[in-house]
Amino acid sequence: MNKYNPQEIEIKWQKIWEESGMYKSEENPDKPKFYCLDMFPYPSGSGLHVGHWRGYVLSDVVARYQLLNGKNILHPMGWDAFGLPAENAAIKNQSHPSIYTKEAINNIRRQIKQIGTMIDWSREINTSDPSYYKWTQWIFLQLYKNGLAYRKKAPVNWCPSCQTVLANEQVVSGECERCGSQVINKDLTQWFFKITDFADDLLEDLDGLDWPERTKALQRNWIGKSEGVIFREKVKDLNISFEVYDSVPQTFIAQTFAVIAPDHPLLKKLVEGTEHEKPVMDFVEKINKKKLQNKFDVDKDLEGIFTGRYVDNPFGTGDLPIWVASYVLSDYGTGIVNCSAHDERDFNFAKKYDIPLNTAMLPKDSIRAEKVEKLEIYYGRDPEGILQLPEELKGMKWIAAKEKSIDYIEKKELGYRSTQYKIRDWLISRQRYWGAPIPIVYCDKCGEMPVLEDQLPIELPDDVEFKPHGKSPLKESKKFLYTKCPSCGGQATRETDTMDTFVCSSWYYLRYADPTNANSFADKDKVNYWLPVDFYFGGIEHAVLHLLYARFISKALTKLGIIDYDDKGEPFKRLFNIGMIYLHGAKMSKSKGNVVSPDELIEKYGTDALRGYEMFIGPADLDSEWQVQGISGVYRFLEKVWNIYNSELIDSADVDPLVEKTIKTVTLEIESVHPNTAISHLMELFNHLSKNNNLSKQNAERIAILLSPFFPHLSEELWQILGKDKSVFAETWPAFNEEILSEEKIKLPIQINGKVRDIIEINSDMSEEEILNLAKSTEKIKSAISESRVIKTVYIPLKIVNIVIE
RNA sequence: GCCGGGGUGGUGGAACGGUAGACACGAAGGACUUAAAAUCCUUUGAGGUUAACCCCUCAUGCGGGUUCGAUUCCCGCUCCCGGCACCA
Repeated sequence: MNKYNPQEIEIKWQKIWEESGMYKSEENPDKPKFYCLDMFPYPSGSGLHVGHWRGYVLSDVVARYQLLNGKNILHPMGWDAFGLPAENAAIKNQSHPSIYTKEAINNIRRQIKQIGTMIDWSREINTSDPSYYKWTQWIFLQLYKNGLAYRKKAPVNWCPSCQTVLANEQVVSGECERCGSQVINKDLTQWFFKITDFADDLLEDLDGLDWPERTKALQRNWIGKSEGVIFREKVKDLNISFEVYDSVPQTFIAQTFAVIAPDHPLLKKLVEGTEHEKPVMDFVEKINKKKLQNKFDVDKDLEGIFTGRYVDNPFGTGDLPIWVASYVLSDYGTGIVNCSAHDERDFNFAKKYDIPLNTAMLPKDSIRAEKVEKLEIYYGRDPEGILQLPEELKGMKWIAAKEKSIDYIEKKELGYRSTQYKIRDWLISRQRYWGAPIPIVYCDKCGEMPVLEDQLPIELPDDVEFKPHGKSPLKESKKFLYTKCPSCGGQATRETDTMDTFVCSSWYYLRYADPTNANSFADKDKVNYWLPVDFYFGGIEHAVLHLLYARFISKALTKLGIIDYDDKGEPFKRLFNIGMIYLHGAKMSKSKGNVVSPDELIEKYGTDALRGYEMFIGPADLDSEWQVQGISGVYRFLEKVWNIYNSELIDSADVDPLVEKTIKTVTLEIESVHPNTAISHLMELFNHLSKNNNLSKQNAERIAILLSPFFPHLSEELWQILGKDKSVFAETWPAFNEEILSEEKIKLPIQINGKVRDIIEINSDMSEEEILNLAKSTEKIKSAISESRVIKTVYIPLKIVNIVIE
C-alpha cells in the first residue's frame, strides 16, 4: 500500500491550484458573496511563527467551507508595509526600508503560500506602494476638505526612542506600543483626524455587530461616554464665567468647592495681579513639569493650592472657593470641577487642605450614616444611597435619581444636560520617513493648501537620511521639500510629516475589492458587491487601534458619500479574535526566543497535519499552550484516514448513523467556529471506521468533502483516489440524513437520586411507559430500589431517567 | 478601583441544566522485532472494596442557593490573565 506522503501531495496540489486559477475571485451578481478577511500582516523580517498561522488556517477553513456551500468567495492577502519596525530594522542592517520590506514580504508570502490557503494572490496589495498610498493620500484630502482632518497645537505623546509623536491608542500604560520606551508629553502642532465627531456612532453601532463581547467592551470603554450636566457659573468679583461638567449631578447640592486644572487657560486670569499669583503659578509650573515628564502619580501627588477666588453662590448655598488641584484634567469636560464629599478624590483633597464639606446622600445603615454625616468616612456611588437634599429629591435612591436630578437642574436653570467622551481626536502625524507623506503644502501667501488630486501620489524621496533625529527626515530632501503653491504658483514647502501607518490599514479592505484601479481607490460597484466584510479574523490587540480607526474611516467615507455599501458604514459584520499561542507560558516572540517555526514542522509532518493541529490545539478564541508532541496525534489521524481510503471500500448501501451524526456536528461546529471539537469528532469517526472496517464508497465521498476545509491537500488526493477528475472544492457540502439519526438506538442513562446507576438501550419510538418499565426492570436498578420507597420518577424524553428514592 | 476573560486528570482540552474527563498528548504494560523506531492492543482522576468481575465514595478554585439532577443558572468570596485607570 502507498504510504501517506504529505509533502509530495501538498506540493502537487498547491501547484494545480495555482495553475488552474480556481481561487480567483470575480464579481458575480447571481451568487451570494462571502468576503473572508484576515488582518493583513506587518512584513517583519523574522517571518511567521505557528501563532501567526492559526488565524490564517482558521479563515481558510471558513472560506473553503463557504465555498463548498455555494458562496462566491473573496479571500485576499496583502501587506501592512509602512511603519517604524521596517525603518528601525533597515537602520540596524544599513539597508533601506523598501529593500528590507520587500525581502520580508517575499519570505512571508512564501510561508503563507505553504499553508495552502485559497487566497486570491492576484489581489495582493502593499501599502507602501505608490499606487496604494496615492489613495491613502486621496482619502486624507477628502477628510481635509470636509473638516475631518485638521492641524492644531496640542500636548501630545512623544516617544524619545522612536523620535516621533504617537496617538493615544498607541501609548500603553505610559509606554510606546512599539518599543516600550516611556512616553513624554510635548506641546506640538500636529495633524489630527476628527474621530470624536463619530464618537456616538462608533459607540451606538457596536450593538449591531456580531463581534466578541470583550472587543466591543474594549471599544466602549475607550470611547468612554458619560452623561451629566454642565453648570454655568460666575467668578465672584471678576467678569469671568465658566462652565463645569458633572457626571454625578445627584449630589450637586453638597458641592462646597471647585477645582481647576493646573494647565487650564483661565487660571492665569483668576490670579493675575493678586497676592496668589506667584504661589499659584509656581505650583502650576511644578505640577506641569511632572506631568510633561510623565512622572505624575495621581494618588501620591494629590496636591493643590487656593486661588483666592470664589464661584459666586451657584446653588444658593454659598460661594465655593476655587482651588488648583493636581488631579484635574484640562482636556476632559471643561477642566473645572465642582466638588463634594461624595467623590473619593474630592473628599481626600478636602481633608488634606481642611476645606469644608457637605453631604447630600446617606447610607441606609444608620451607624454608617452617622459617620458619613460627621464626615468621618468617605461615602459615594452606593446604588442604595438615599438622597437627603434638595427637598424635591429627598428619599430617592442615588442610582435612580440621576435623570430626576438633571431635570431638576435644568428646571432651576442652573445648568444643562451634556454628554462627554474620553476618546480624543486621532493624531496621525509622524516625524518619520517610512510612511505616506501628508499631501499638504505651505505657502507664505496662501497658507496651508491641500495638494491637487491630480498630483497624487506625493512620492517618498530617496535622498534622505531616514535615521530619526527628532525632525521629519523629509525636511532634508530639497527636491521633496520645495514645491509650487497649488493656488498661486509661488514658492511653497511641503508638509514633511508622514501619516501613521494605521491610516494605511484603515481602508485596505476596500482596496481588495478593486486592487489595481488607477482612477479611483476602488470602483463603487465592486465595493458594493464585496463589502462589508462577512468574516474578519485577527488578534484582540487591535481592539482599540486598527478596528476603531477602520470603523471611523469607513463611517467618514460613508458620510461623505464616497462609499455607500452600508448605511452605517460598518466595514466588518462579524469579527473573530484568534487566541494567541504560548510556549512555556509566554506569548511567542523572537526576542523571548520561544518561537516555533512552521517551516520545520511542515518538513516533518506536512502542512495538513500542522493545519489540523493549529485547529485542534484548543478553542480558537482562547490562548493556547503549544505542545511540542501535539502535532503527532493529528499526523497519526491523517495516516489513518489515508490508509482507510487506500484500502478496499465496501460497496454497500448500508447506512452508518455515526457518519450522519458527524456531518451534522462538524457542520455546526464550523458555523460556530469550534474547529477543535470538529477535528475531534472527525477523529472519533475514523476510529470507528477503522475498527469496524465499514466505510462505504458513498460515505467515502461525503467524508472526503467533510475533511476538505481542514485538510485541503489530503482531501483533493482522496478525491482523486475515489476516481474523480475535478477538484473536491467544486463539490457541494454534504447533507446529513436526519431519519437515520432518529432511527438509531439511544443509550439512556438511569439515575437514582441524580447518580447514574445503569444505562439501557431504547428506540426513539418507545412510549414513556415502556421506557420506565424497562428502566425499573434491570438488575442493577431493581436491587438499588428494592429496599426503598420511590418518591418520584423524572423522565426527560430520550435524555435521562431519574428515580428519586427515600 | 472599574470593565472583560478564565480556574476541570500528569498535559492540551470535552460536556443544549442530564453518563464529568470526549478527542489528543504523555506515561505504564503487552504484541511484533535479534534490537530499536514505527505500528497495533490494553490500562491510565483520586480513594475504597474484591481472589476477580462488580460495586461504592469523593472530585470541575472556595462557600452557599435554586433543581429530581449544577462544570453549566443565581448570590457571596478567592486566585490568574488582559484592558482601562486623576475621565469629576
